[in-house]
Amino acid sequence: MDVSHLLDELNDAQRQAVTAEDGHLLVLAGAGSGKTRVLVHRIAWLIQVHHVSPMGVLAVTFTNKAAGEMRGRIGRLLDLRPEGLWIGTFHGICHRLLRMHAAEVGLPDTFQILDSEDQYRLVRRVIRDMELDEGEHPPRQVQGFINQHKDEGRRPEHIEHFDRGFQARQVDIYRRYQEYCERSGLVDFAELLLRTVELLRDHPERRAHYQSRFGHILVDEFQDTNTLQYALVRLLAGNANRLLVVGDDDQSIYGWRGARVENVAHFDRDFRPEIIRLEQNYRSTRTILEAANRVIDHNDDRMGKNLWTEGEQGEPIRLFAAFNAEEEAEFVIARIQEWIAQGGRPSDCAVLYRSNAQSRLFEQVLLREDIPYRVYGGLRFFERAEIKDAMAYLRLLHNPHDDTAFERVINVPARGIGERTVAQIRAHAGSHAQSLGQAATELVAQGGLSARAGNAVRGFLQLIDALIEATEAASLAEAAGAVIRQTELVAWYQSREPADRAEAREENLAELVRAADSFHQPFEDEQAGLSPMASFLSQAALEAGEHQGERWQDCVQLMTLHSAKGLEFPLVFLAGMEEGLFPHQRSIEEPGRLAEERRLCYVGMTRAMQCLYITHAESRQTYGQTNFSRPSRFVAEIPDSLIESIRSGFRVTPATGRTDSHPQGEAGGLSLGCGVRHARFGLGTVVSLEGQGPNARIQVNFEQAGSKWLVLAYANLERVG
DNA sequence: GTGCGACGATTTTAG
DNA sequence: ATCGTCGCAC
Repeated sequence: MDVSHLLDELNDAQRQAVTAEDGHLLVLAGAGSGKTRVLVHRIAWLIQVHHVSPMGVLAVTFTNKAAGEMRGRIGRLLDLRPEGLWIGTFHGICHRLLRMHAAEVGLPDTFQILDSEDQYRLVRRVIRDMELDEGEHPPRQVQGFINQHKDEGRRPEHIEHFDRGFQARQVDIYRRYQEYCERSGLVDFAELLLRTVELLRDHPERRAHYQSRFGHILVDEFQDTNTLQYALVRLLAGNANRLLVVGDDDQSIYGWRGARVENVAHFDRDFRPEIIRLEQNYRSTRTILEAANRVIDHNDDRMGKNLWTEGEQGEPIRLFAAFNAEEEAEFVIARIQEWIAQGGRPSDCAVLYRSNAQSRLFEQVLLREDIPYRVYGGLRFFERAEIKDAMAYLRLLHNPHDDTAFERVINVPARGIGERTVAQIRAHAGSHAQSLGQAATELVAQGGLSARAGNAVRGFLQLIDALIEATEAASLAEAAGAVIRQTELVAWYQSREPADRAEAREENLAELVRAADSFHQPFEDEQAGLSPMASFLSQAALEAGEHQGERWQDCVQLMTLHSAKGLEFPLVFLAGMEEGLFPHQRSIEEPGRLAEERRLCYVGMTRAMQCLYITHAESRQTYGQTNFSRPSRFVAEIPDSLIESIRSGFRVTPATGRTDSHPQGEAGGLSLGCGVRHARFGLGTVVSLEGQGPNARIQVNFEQAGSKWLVLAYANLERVG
């Protein structure tokens, strides 16, 4: 067979990775160096040249999008849909394994997946049940505690605690939460991984089976793996099979959610792979690449890698110092308008920022200028309240003992069932080892509730019964439609929300019916004996639905730097490049976190193909307060020769952030972080600046006297250090 | 049991 | 500023 098409378009390093014969491989793939291409061609090579059965190949990614893209590209390359090939996210693959082996790890066949919000509500429920103080144990924080430990593979009994108070209680909550999940057959995201690790760890015959089945395992974005994910990879990797992991330590930006870059080094230590570096970049101009390289060069402990390109020098990086955040937004949108006027597409433009709150000003200007845009992030389809409400009803139809769903909708729409009544039902369920549904039925039958509450609860139970009956033989879409109609959810939103909000919810519910209608049960789910409804519910949790049916074909793209990873755009704006914002204030103190911010900057810069603008504002409103800040240190890390400064009106700003560029007279040359001396309070540090001219005030944290607000004009501060 | 106003926190986020 | 949760008044 002619397989030249698998190698023709590859460079030497890529080809080396695709055709490697023996042993494990570690591919260090720089930004834009064609790593997906390597993965895809490698799989095709294995199948077509080595005649590896697709059943023997496992490819793991982090996002459904990446998995989908890989599957599509392999299909096109092989010109067929490779049956039996396992491509999926860590969670998707674990879900599949658990469905097949539920009994062996003590899960019911009907186990349900908890998404983050479900988990949050459940944690809060447990804390309340334990009558603990939610101030001392904020549900969010406890949820983080549980997930962190699970991500490290720790069950409650593995956690050391050093007191009989707070720490012991945290572990207690985790234990109670887990007991609840076990009883109700609920599995959170981390649990999907942990259970699978335990399945493979504790069942040698299962381990042996999958080790021999998957002769080839490929892992994408390896620098983002956490402890549990690496453990899973190691368990699946027997002696006979071959691992190919692709990663870039310079693009590790998820340390804060448990990712361990060290896994790349551990992999090297544990598997002694051949190391291949992909350093030729096919995306950006020489200027952009050089600038990004110089910035990331300020980090220590890199595995070492230097991206190069055969591409053009390109245009200089444009730096714009805006007077305030509004002017920054005006500037960015004006450049986008120019781009469009010259025939460019809006979708080629991306505005990247550090935190979501920054999107607002850009949206305002885009809206005013009537330019289509799309903001990434925010709630995804299956995370929206109305969708979760409707889905909770579907869950109840599927399994009337689903307590999480029961609690969510027993009083949605409001039907006069309050916290007291629910508590009674909960108590009854607890003492009779029943589900909430059973307990409610019994209480109503026994007249165990007040007349009013009893009637209300009866009404709810009758609604569920009626829905079950009405949807017995119905399709998914019909069931969803029946739920939306009979629960009168739309009227409920209309009665308590502004018309536009309610309308949006109504549209989303209609979209849910369409989503249910076009849902095709995956073949594996059918094989595993899942009902279409069970598949649909799992999929909704696992793939929260990256913007179901939204038209974003030709829109300006607004997103955080984190969500930009993996994407590329001809025209990129890095906005809000200010100390305190980026690097974020909370990351500045710790060297490790600062290095991660720098990698984030590197990720942002390397998104740009042709044109990169960097903008910062001298003042902006944060939490309703005006703050002044200096340009990000990362700007100063770019060589001057690659930068062209843009003048704003009559003001000329320095080429880089090295020089303080505050409006001199007004802030008196003082900026955040400056050391100052006050005649009475002594030495201190400027922590905040507010207002202008004679009204300008300054907040100083004095070493002795503590934090003070001073009117700049009278404070008579002397700058020191 | 429901609904409004006060109060406090507020980086990044896929599955 | 803005959003979500809590407490108190109907």
